[in-house]
Amino acid sequence: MPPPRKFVSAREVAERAGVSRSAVSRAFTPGASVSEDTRRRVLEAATALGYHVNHLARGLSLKESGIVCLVGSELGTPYRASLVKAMTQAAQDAGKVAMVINTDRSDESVSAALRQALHYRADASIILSGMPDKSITRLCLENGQRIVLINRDDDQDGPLRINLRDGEAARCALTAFLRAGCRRLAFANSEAGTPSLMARERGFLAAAAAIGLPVTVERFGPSVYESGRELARRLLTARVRPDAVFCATDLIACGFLDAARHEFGLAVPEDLCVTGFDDIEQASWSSYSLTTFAQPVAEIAREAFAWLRLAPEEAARRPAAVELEARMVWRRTVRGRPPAARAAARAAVEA
Amino acid sequence: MPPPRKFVSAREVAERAGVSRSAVSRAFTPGASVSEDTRRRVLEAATALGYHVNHLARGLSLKESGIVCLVGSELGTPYRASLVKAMTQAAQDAGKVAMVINTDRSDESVSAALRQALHYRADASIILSGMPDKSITRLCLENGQRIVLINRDDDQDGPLRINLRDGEAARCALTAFLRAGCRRLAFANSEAGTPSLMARERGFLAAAAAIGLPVTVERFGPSVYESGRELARRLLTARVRPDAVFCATDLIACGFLDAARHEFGLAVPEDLCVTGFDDIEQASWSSYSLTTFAQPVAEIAREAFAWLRLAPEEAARRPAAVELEARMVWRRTVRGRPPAARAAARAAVEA
DNA sequence: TTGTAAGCGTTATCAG
DNA sequence: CTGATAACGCTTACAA
Repeated sequence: MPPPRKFVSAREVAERAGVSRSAVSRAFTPGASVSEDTRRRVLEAATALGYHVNHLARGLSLKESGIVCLVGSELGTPYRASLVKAMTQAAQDAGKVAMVINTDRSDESVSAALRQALHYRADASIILSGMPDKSITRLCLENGQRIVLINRDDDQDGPLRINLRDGEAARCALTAFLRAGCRRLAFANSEAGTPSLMARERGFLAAAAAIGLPVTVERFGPSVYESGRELARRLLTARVRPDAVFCATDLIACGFLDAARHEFGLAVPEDLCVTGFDDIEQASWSSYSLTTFAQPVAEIAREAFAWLRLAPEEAARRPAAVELEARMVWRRTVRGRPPAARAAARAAVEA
Repeated sequence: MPPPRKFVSAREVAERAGVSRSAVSRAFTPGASVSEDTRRRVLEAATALGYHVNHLARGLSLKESGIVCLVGSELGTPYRASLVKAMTQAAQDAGKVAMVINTDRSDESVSAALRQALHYRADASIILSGMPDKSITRLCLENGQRIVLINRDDDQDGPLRINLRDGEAARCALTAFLRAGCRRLAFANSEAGTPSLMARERGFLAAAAAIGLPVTVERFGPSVYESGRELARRLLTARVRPDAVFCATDLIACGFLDAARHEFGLAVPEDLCVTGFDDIEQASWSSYSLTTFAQPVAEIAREAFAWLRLAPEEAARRPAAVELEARMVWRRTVRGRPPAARAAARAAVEA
């Protein structure tokens, strides 16, 4: 059953190069002291034999496996896929390699994934969705495994928490709606109830409440396109039809937009203003031209790996949470202009 | 620099459980002979201590690491992302774990990825894009690493090759166009020149040639949405405007559709019939309702892992290539009805 | 700079 | 069923 495999090992390389095993090891270790001559001889023998350092064995001696675990659900979804791509790329750039583990919505499956990370002695785990059990998190931490939580809004410390300022984005959306003359506000959310989704909802409600405006909130299904359509059906047949809706994600917004236009014959942004969140690629497609808030995916990946690169004590000394801005991307589903464009227009008039 | 990590090892578990190290090992080995009593004692001690079998070490003794490498480029793209998702899931279902490696378009980067797979003693590598160097492929094979090539259309054997019947799909598209009354055919392709893209193009041209119809082919840029828009601009301003275009991928088709409608004011399918390829999720969104051909992603993953599950000699005995059908998905960018619907309609009339 | 030897955590073999 | 012991392939003091 176990397939017969015969990898060439350092010993064979050593023999062929006429040196000792350690010399071979050193030849492949960046800062080691080897004479240029032996290094060359070793490298020659190695390529001739097709030798590749066994990272499994190396991870055994060293205390680093070079593996970073990416765990999350709905990895086929545009936003998640872009995150996976950015993370795997960042891992490679950091000289590591990413192991990706799919989870379903259950927190149990997240714990199972973390257990897998432990099995492979991953140097770190990056969690894109769900919440691991406290106990398994502690176990990882105790074993020297670093943990990064993306948009998880957790309060335990030890892990690095990277979050977006969802509330600020919500306020921003509200301002844009107001300036567009909208007053009948709605928030279209899924029933997933993840921290960031809820933060957006709360932020929007709070901002509206601050100026005494009510918000109709509707929640339905998972965070997918179809839910957006259904949410549109519910919201747009209500007795008082909203004239501005903040969709919790772009996927929802796309579905909402399609239903609003094709099923209700509404013109956006004339009859209705809409914003999304994430800035997935499709948001920029001309059928949508969705005004939305960008997940700073590259920046998230950069922050995560910058922290991972730090020595453990150093990392422990740093604040364990970083907050990033979700920049508003103005396109064409909200009437009016972005502040910058307004400033430019004003300048033009004055000139 | 190397972070101080102290994982609990089998020895500590053994001590606590009052058994030998080998007993611990056996307790975690499915078919091993251990008394129910010791197994329970071991398991208890293990959970109490937070012990997790070290798969790095296990991979060292066994000749299997349990790692499957997924290598490909543009992993954030809808089709690729769905493939990654399906593959990582299939890996987990098969009791393995997926390591994903990003490549750019260069074949050199694919070889580098394969080298990485070698480093980690991956049991198999699944290649989603690009072509590895023959020599590195041979090296992997010699080292007992199985290789699966997805839509790569290669002729070397050793790897399992999973391909779609692109030509058949192309013929299918042509038939649909013809039945819709279209005669001015075009093929919109990217400049990527990947095997499957070219196979679709060749297939379409061949089918058209067989009945004496010319096809305008235009190629531009990478296989992305924007390229589709540009291809539309080129094709739709031509002296004789096509009335049917086969886009090499759905992404291209979406761009093409958007430009055709929003920039040229064309009605689809009335003025123009369009088909895509892949059946990405967006193809089903109502702004597109794209008639297309589905990549049988789940089936591809299933085939890949079914083959990987086979013992090496068994796998060697099997045909090393499997061809899958890209089923046509009828939506609304081609006039007319699918064969099944026509048959049903005929039956209704007769009744 | 180089080689020798010990150790990393498993599993497989072989006695008992 | 159980326990010692020898690999597995690497890194890294330690000594030369």
